[in-house]
Amino acid sequence: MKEKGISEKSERILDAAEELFARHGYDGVTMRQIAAKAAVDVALASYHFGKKVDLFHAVFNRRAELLSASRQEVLLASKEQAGGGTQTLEQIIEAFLLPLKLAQESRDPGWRNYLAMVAYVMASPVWNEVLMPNVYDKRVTEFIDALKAALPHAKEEDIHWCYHYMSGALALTLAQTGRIDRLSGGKCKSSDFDAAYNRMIPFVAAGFRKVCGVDS
Amino acid sequence: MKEKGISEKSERILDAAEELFARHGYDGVTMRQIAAKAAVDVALASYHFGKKVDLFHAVFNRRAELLSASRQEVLLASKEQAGGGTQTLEQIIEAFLLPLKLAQESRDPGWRNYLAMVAYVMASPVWNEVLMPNVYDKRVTEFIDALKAALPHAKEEDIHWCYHYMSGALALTLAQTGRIDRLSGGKCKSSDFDAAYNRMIPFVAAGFRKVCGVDS
DNA sequence: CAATATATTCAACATATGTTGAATATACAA
DNA sequence: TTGTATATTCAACATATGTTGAATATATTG
Repeated sequence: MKEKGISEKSERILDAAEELFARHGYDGVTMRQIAAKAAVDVALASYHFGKKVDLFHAVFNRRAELLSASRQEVLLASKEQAGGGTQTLEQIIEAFLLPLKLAQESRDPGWRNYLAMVAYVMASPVWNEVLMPNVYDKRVTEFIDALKAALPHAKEEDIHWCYHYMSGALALTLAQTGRIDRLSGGKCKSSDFDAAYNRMIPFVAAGFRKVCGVDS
Repeated sequence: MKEKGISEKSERILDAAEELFARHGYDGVTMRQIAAKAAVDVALASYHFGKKVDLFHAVFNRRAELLSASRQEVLLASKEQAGGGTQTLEQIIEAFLLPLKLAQESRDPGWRNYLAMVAYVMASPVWNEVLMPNVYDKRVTEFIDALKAALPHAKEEDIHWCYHYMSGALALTLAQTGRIDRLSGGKCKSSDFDAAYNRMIPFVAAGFRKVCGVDS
């Protein structure tokens, strides 16, 4: 179904769906729960977004372009800052992660929900291949190309596996499961994004260097 | 409801549920789908395992003790091998991961499904706190204690965050989403566990050293 | 064998679900 | 204001879902 024009209620529906999908996944949420959270009739969601699966896509895509644009921007700025020379691994990784951190720290809590939903999609064998290729995989390809430039002697498989590890660490961070709070006895908090990202960059960079060679 | 005695069909139900839960999550699977895959009447699943949520627990717990025992065994053997001295980071991490690798490489494909289901639970804000504490968190605590011994000057938060990254990398590996196959253009395969684990150990060890200090 | 417990199927229930068409309200253009 | 498109609600539908009780088969035991 074609998407109708926006309105205040249609955005409330997206927000509510975003929050619920992020926590319970696609099948764990009903149209009525979404409507209830948005304080809106059930039929309105169908009117605006069509089928449930289309609503899921709409929620996922709403912020995708915005985020992707921000990432490309930061990645380019990072390249320019390096002048003609190659960037360090840390610079590349930071450029990849920074927009996510900024989004998560945004005043709009919708961004946190959205990124938790992205984490759900990343970890799902079903949704992964449906939703990731459209917009996010392009940015990942650029990121991997930058890594190849910084690690010229690395084997491609090594780079891909290391990206896979980073992707997993990132997904679990975005998911905000609260497990680290429990395991650490409260010393660490899932919501402490500064802590998460400040350590993730050196952690991942060191891993890349070890596995892919120390060429940078 | 109390769990009834085992039978061939009751195990077929667990196997079918395992496979479906791993791929579609708890809410993405119906009792009828499970029964159909097990070639069994719907009512039989309820007869053996009670409510749907109890079946989910039964599937999760069936292999949990077995796996946990194997992990403790390997961890102890690794400690003994080190004599009185402290183990290297690589040894500790390998001991933590080896049983998972062996399970995934098992001839029984149920183990792969089970571990994908564990990955689903790990990444879920809802199931995570319900199912992980019972058996897995204890082993994680032991693992973290071994890390503390190997990194005596490390801050506890650093260790917990690094474990969190490793946990994410592991979860995405267990999930077998097929994303790395796509991104690498077929150069890497989600099903190639040797490749995944052989690189994960040095990757994670290097990350730990970088973030937690080089004391080992 | 008979008797009894266990396992399995059959049929049905109450409820929940996604979706739709008609009815009503609201915004907007003439 | 009137007329028209858009937005929103109401009511209902067909279907899917988890669960249960009765009926039947299979195994176990005396």
